[in-house]
Order: sequence, then structure tokens, then C-alpha cells
Amino acid sequence: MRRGKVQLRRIEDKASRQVSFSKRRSGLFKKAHELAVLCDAEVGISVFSASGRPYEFCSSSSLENTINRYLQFSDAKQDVSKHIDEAQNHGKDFACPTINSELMEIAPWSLSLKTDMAKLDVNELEQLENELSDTFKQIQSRKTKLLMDTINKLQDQNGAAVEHNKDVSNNSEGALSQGIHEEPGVQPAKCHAPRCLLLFS
Amino acid sequence: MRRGKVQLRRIEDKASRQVSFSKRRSGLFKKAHELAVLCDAEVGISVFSASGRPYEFCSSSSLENTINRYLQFSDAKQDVSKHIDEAQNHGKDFACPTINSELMEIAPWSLSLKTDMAKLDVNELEQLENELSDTFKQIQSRKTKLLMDTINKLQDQNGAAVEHNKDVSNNSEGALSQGIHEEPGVQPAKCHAPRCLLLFS
DNA sequence: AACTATTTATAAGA
DNA sequence: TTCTTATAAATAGTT
Repeated sequence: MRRGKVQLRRIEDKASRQVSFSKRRSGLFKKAHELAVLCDAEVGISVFSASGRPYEFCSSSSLENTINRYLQFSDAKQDVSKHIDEAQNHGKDFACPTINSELMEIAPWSLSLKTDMAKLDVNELEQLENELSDTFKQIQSRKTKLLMDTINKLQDQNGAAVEHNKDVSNNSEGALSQGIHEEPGVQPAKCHAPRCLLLFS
Repeated sequence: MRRGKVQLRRIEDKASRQVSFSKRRSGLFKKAHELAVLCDAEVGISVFSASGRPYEFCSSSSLENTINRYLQFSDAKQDVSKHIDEAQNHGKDFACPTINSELMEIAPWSLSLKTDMAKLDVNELEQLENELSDTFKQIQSRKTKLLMDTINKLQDQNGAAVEHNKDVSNNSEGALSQGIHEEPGVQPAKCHAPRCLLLFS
């Protein structure tokens, strides 16, 4: 039985996550089918599980048909982007007043909030907070890995040189955390893994 | 209020069908989002209304990405690839006035990372962290405002009733912070302003 | 896979 | 149209 309202964040327990995936995937496809039948719509869905297995749903003859239909609009959208670029490059001959910022990519990275925050209620804001918190963890994880790789590379480069200093310095302040192959005697020095602490109350 | 269980056939009344389409479409996208977050899945959806208007949802950076991933598993890969190539090779005429921001409606809530994090370097990751931090502040600010509004409303409602209890209870545990009109003798009770503390090192 | 206490979605009403 | 509300439907945890 359901204990409380659903917290919108990755289910940590693998077995639960798989069961939930199976239940929710069929629930999603059922909803998609209802939408198609009740409202005379065309719906295509593609889902990949965490392990990369593909699942599909389509209300019409094939998902490919729906994808092709989608791509026609997608192409048109790209044309509009191209159009904007050209307009910006060669003086503004024509200003398309109806084009919105969604069509323009600002930076290759960066984050977008797909909605106006002013419309969200407290629960929705908390869900967003959870998502942000998860994204933070991903970023931290990726950043740590990059820095660790750099450190390891430097250590390898300096390996021979450091080798004979092994016994000289053996400071053990805060070994680099989990999963890192510890090279005894090599000091991580000032470069420590970045940390982020997030507290909600 | 719902009269009976839903009959799975096309809704004949056009107005009802449109309202239903709108509600069920956003319900479907919400479910898709939940599936993606809770179960660590990738979900892409394309929907066309009865009148041919397109809507899309994707849990990752773009529906094109998800489609491409799907196509790798699909027998029809070649057909659609050809379609894409053709569209890209010979430019189309622009139809600026007919294309507007509503050309394609995208799921309007939620957050998306516009890129694959695996491609980012340390500096870009730090910029992302900064953006997240700013977004956090916005969310906190909005959430605090909503909660404060609720508190104020409750205080107003209880104003008269509480007025004559003024001298009875005068508990001063942690007055609500800045900018709040303090109604002496009114207890904010369990509802305190949310706080978020973010520490980087 | 089935059950069930709850939450969530939503059709119709206001 | 947007909000409300009665009711059906979905589903997390359990068995």
C-alpha cells in the first residue's frame, strides 16, 4: 500500500526501481492509448530503461510514421532557427515577432527551466528542488571524476620522480574518498575532491 | 465530477474532446516525467491532436536524441535517416508569418539539462553549478513567498478570533524572519519558512 | 502476481 | 476559461 505521496527522485533500491518501471511503463502506455482513442490523437512513445532496453508505444500503424510526422515539424522548427540566425547576421530585414526564445539555443551547456516559476505551487517547487539536488550530485560526480583523472595523470607522470621521495613525506590528511586507487606515498596535496553540502529544512 | 468509469471510445462532443485532450496530454507528460526521474529511464513522446497540432515531451536534452536512439533499434532506420538527410541538404522556403512559437508545444514544466554532461569540462561544470545555485535561490524565494502568503492569510482569518487571546499565549519561539508583518500573539505554529543552505568547498 | 491503503488523475459542475 | 469536487484510476509497499 502506498505510504505517502510520491517523492520525485530516483528510486535507489534497484529491485523497487525495476518493479516501478514496469508498472509505470504500462500505466503510461495505457494513458497514451486512452488519449489516442478518447481524443482522436496520434501518440508515439519511446522509452529506454536504465539498462538501455527499448520499449515503444504507438497509436497508429507504426512509431516510424509518428516519428516522420514529428520530424516534419522538427525540420520546420530548425528552418525557423536558421531564419533567425540569418536575420541576425545580415541586418534585420524581417523581424519575426512571434518567434520565442525556446527556438534559440543560448549555450551548449546550461540548464533550462521549461516553465514560468511564478505558476508553480509549493509542492511543484519542492519537486524542482529535488531535481536540482540530483543534478548537483551528477555534476559533482562528473567534476570529481575529471579532477581525479587529472590527478592520476599527474601522479603517473611524476611517478618515477616521486618514487624515491616515498619515505620522505608521508602526510595522511584525508585520503581521497571511495573508489580511488590509492598510490601510497603520493600526496593529493591541495587538490581535494570538491564537495557540496545541501541542507533543506 | 466523474459520473461513471471512462468508456474507451472517441468523445463525440468536440468541446469536451478538446478539454479532455488538453488535460490528458499534460497528465501523460507528467507521468512520463515521473517515469524518467523515478526509474532513471529516457522517455520521448510525440503527440498530434485531432487537428494536427504537434506536442512533444522528452526527458533528455531533445526528442531528436531519443528518436535517434530509438532508430538504432529500429528496422526503419534507413528510411528515416534518408528523410533527415534530405531535409538538411536542400533548404526549404521559410514561411515566417505562419510559423509561431506554438508550432510545437513542449512539456512546459520541469527542468532539463540541454546537453550531455559527459561532454562538459570542469569550467563548464562550475558554470552549471552557479546556474543551479541561482535557480535554487529563485525557487526558495518563490516558495518562501507562497508560504508567507499562506501564513498571512491564516493570520488574517484568525485575526479577530486571536485578538482577544492576545494576553493568554505569548510564546516567542523563533519569530518568522525578515519582512513579515508581525501580528503579536499570533503563533506561526508548525509552518515555518523553508531554508536552504548551500555550501561549496 | 495479487492485494489494498492511499495518492493521483480527471469529467463534469460551478 | 479556470477552479472545484466527486469519483475513478494508478500505484508503492506488502503478502
